Amino acid sequence: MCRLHKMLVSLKSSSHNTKHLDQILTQAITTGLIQATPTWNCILRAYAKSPTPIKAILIYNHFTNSNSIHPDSYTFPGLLKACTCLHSIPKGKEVHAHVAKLGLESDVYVQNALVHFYGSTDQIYDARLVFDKMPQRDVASWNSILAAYSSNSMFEALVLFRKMMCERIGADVITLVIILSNLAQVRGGEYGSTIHGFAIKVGFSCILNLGNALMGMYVKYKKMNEALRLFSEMGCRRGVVSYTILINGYVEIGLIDMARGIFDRMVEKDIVLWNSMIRGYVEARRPDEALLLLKKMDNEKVEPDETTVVSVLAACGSLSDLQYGRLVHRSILRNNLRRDVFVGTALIAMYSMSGSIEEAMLTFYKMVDRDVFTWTTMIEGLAHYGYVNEALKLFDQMENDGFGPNEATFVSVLAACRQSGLVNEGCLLFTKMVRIHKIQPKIEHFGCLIDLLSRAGLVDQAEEFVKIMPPGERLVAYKTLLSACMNYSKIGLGLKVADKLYRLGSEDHAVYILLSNFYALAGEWSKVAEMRRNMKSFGMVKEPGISSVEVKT
DNA sequence: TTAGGGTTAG
Repeated sequence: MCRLHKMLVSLKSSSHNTKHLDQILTQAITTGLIQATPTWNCILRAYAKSPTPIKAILIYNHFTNSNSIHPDSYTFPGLLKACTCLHSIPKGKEVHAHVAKLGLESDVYVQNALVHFYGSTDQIYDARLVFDKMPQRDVASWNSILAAYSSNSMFEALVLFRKMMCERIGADVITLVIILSNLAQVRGGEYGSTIHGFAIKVGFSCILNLGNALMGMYVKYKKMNEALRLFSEMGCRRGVVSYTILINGYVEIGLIDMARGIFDRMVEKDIVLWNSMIRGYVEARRPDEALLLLKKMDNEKVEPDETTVVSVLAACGSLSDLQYGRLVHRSILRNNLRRDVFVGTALIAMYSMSGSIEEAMLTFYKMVDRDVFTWTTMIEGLAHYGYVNEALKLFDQMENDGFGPNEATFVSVLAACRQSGLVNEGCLLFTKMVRIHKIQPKIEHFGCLIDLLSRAGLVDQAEEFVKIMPPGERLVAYKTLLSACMNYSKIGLGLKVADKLYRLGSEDHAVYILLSNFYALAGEWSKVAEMRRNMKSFGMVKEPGISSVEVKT
């Protein structure tokens, strides 16, 4: 009994792996101590924070169904945390009903947890409803509702923050971290300086977490000088998180070697720092250096995690290195890494990019959890290999399985239609995207559709789509349309399009060559001469085309 | 007991 008590006490201070928690649970059941609600709460809370929060819910279900334990106000914060981690909206609502049944509406901890649950599952309206009905609120209540708004609507969050100041609630470090972490949604950056000033005034600026949040804010605004100044001011207080933020900032602005310099100076590197640097090389299109860094990581006996392998697989894909990719796949299985949605999707992308659509499909069908990214990656892979009908079938299956396609999914299927000249299917998909899925078409969607219609000779229909495009993005569309007018000898429309294209004032030599060729076809020789003069006056020289083939021996 | 914080896929 005493040993179990010690174990329960230790649960409060640190997070535990599932195996350790399972042992504690078994012991609590065999000793009968589980019947005591505080013991039960303690175990439930530990599971909620563990890698398997589902067990917290299973324990709750089991004991409440058997009516052997009576939950109290200490039960629900942990339970709601598990619902939040699992993004389980129905379970969270069921728990809310249980809270109401027990009459815990005035418990500030339980109500805060409900606000947090609704806010973290994108149910802002419900979060606000709970918040507004609370008889008492503390700073955590305000922070929870602030966090709910800040990830969606920073403007609303700033209104609330102002209200918090007016009502003299008193912001704490967490309040400022919440505001800072999403502030970059607001253009300008004036608020950032104000909050920085406020943090100095109230004496929070020496707190490491706040320093990091301020650095993160400056990095997001691409104010690297400010971030660097803060980093220097933090002196010995700065930690590995501060280094990671700085590295990410340099990666973001394309100074990868600068990032590497900082990375090499850091003595105590953790896995996130390694991952940031490896990702940086992938982003900088230097995948071979990402793989070299993985080797260095291995030499230094640092175990890669799921995030590492996702980046490494992206590097393999961009190098079309199927052998290395397969090696990474085997190491994922061997090292028992979680085969989650990220890892599975990265494997599909790697196999598709490296020439093995079969292994990509095998991975796709073996996956237990898939999301919109997984489906999109597989659809894109199939379309890329010319399996257009299979790609479109998979798109239907995706919708039937209840996954809402996004912008990228529509780019993939529209590109597939373009590739096979499927005019009706392409038009239907475009309409579906706008009318049913309420997705605002972007230049990529218009590009696919206009190309599809143009290649089929339906230039008048294509022109209708160009008309609804934003004026600043029409250059490529006019080029496509004019080429089609040439191919199908649609001189009348071609003259109109050529005039619009010319008025855009592009300095791209391809535009003037196209215009010159079209006017020659139309017999407008004075215009041909004008285009040639333009090309000369801009000093345009056609760059020789280069193509290469990689031969594997 | 509650809130926030550096890395990951199209």
